[in-house]
Amino acid sequence: MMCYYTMNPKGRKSAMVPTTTSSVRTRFAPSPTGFMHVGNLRTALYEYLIARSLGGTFVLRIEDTDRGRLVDGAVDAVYRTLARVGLRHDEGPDVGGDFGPYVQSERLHLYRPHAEALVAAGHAYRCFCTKERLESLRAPAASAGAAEDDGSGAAAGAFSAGYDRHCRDLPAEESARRAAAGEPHVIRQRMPLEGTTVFEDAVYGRIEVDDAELEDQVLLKSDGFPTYNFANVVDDHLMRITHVVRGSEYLSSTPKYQLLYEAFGWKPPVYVHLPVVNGADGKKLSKRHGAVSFEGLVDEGYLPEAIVNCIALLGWSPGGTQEIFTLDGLCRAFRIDGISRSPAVLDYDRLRWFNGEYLRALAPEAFLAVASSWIARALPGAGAGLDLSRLAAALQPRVTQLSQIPGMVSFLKELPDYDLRLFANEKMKTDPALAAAMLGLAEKELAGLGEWTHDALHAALTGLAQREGRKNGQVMWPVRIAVSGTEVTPGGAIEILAVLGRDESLRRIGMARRKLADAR
RNA sequence: GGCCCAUUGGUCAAGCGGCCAAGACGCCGCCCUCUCAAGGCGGAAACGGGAGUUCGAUUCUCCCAUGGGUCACCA
Repeated sequence: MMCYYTMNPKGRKSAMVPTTTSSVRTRFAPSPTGFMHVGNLRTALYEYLIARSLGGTFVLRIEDTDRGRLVDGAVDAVYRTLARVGLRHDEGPDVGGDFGPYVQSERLHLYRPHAEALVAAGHAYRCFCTKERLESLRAPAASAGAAEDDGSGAAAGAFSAGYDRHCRDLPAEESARRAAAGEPHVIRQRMPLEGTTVFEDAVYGRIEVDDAELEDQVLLKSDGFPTYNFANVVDDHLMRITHVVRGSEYLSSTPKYQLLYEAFGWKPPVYVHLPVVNGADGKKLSKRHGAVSFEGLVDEGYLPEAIVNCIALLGWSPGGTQEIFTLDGLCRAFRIDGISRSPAVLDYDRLRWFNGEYLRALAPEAFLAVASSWIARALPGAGAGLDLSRLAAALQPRVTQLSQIPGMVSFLKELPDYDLRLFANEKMKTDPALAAAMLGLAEKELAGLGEWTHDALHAALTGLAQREGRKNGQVMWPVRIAVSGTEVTPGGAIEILAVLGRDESLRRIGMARRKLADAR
């Protein structure tokens, strides 16, 4: 298999990106601790796109090593979301594959031997420190910053340097003896005390850190479960992952990964760190910015396709001016060097625009299918006798978020108690007096109408305007107000008459006439 | 606080030493029009600051400022 390297052009100090076309493997490795955040979804999307754009394989792995944070149903949400947006994984817990199992809790037997191998090689050691002792190490800093909540700037107080490497130099025999005696312990990585560790990121370029900065991190917890950092390295290697794609919050722990790969003598993967997605205030995207889970967004009336399109362009650019991309289109256009390094903000206005584009691109039947449940919310009882497809047609070009629908159609169910001043409109050149006159004529005209169809209604009303020497608007406006009681409606007078049907339309026009007459 | 990263219009962003600094969302105006949308046309709106390097910096280097990330037996 051929493997060549490209110098990426963004001035990123020679990020080496292997571009083999046959062996690329990426994985999405969520931990089932809740709903699927759009940030995670975007990570999954990029992992998928990198694999697909390079002819590679996309793997799903569940990282459930924190048994304290497991949330029921979280794994299902992952499956549902991936399926709903079309990110099909080639290997995973549900579809199998040659490198399983794909759930970390089923791989427990793998981690201890790897950790012990590191101990034997001197790259790791057993630590028998109690939780209490570790906490006491942190105590001074903790008390200083304890009162601080999330916002309002940096917590006062210094941060401790972390673990003091108390057990780092325990004699090997003592360590082995205490472990054999069943004394609880963790296994820690033995970091170099001096020197620098360097790694290459495909997005951020070359990054260098002092080894002295690195803590002797825990690899294997006392409960026998691996930590995320350790399991990740072991599994990524065993699963032949070539591109480790994840949020940039992992950038600062990547040197530890690098050292782990080196300790094992394994070839490090290509690191692809992604800029984070923030809310409008530049802070981490959270509920107070609006829905942030994929399913929450769907519940608010956004189409999965629109969500994917929108977030694909958050932190990545195809370079050209195209905005609308299908998943396949993204696979074709995606390039790692189009990923940017600065954080992006999810703009709901923009999401809404994408959504409108997708909504309008839908076939009329497809739009009716997605809109009907929203219509039903405002018009229970299937909108009794209303022409739903006609209504949907009026809605389609006007809706950018499905949740807008109930508010737009509620007047159909019940005529609002409107103000007669609505009949006055300067631009339409109408006022209550003219409206009363036109409504009288329109009522007669419509009552005698043979067929209650869009075309017939249109012919009748425009004919009326012509005969009376009026502008169309001088007839249409009063009629529309009369049958809707609403200043702004989806569709004009004709559409609403058609949707409402003859009886209800005439009833409403009659009511308007009486209202107008009473007011005189 | 240490370390790491970032900084082009309000937002997403192109830009790879020489441009009157693309495009999109949003906003404003006009057209179309039976309201509102959709559509068409047009407009306002940006290189955080300071030193260098260079004939020439949005682009390269350094410093500062600001923002973010990270310092767990969480991922």
